[in-house]
Amino acid sequence: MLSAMADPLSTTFSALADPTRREILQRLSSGDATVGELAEPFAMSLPAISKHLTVLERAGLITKSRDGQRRHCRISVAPLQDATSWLELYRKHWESQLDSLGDYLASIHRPSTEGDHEETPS
Amino acid sequence: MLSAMADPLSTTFSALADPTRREILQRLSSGDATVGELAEPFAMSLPAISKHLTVLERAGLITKSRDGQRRHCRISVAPLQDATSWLELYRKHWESQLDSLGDYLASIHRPSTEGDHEETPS
DNA sequence: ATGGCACTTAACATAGTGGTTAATTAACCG
DNA sequence: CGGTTAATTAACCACTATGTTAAGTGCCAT
Repeated sequence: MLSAMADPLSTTFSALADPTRREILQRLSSGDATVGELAEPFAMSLPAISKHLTVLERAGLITKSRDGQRRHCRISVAPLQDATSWLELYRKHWESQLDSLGDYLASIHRPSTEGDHEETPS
Repeated sequence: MLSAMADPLSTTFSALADPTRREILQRLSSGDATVGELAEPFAMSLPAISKHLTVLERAGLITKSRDGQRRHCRISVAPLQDATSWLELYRKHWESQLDSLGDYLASIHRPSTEGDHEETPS
């Protein structure tokens, strides 16, 4: 379970690549919760959730603190920030790809006139 | 290799969770390339790269087109956009967490004036 | 102290990942 | 045709991931 991934960005993306873990993060984004509370909505055993939380914790996406018998989980967003930074590198890119799509759609609607950039708003 | 993941966001994050694949995407962000060209910088067999490209293609992150013997690969950013959208949900969150950090750092510099907590910072 | 509650850890089954080498397909070239 | 180049597919390997059930840990209550 505990791989020696070493690469923080890979660890983050890998942790996010599971829908259960993403749901847990979304739940935590509206407030801290115990392990049991987090497990409740899922049709899955408690140990399974516990493992997911371990993955999230090792990825630095949550922190756990003990409170009597309970463990309180809190979201921790620094790795999400790094992941977003990496993805942001492509923002310019996809904006231009969407522009190209816009140009293409425009060329269908009013073709072959010349160097025209009429943005047909859908 | 070809799992039945079905969830597009999971597929995207999973594809991004490998440093080789992220490097390939970065390479493609500066222009299309053939499989051979993409493989060249890596100390890895061609089939391994081919598999990585299959993963990227199934995630919708690249498209391949045939040109004679060569396959040209092109980046395709729509899934990156979706991944970014998901992460953006936490932007407000991490901004407030960073604010909390700022407050905490401030409290170190000017301590014990009133409701002071005994936080020993590691 | 004993019993229940909230979790975690252990042991296990099954399947997926990421790499290898060898064989195969397909296009080009003499 | 036969040979070379470009890339994929096949067969295989070691390791990782995700789930299970059962047992263990530690806190709290009666």
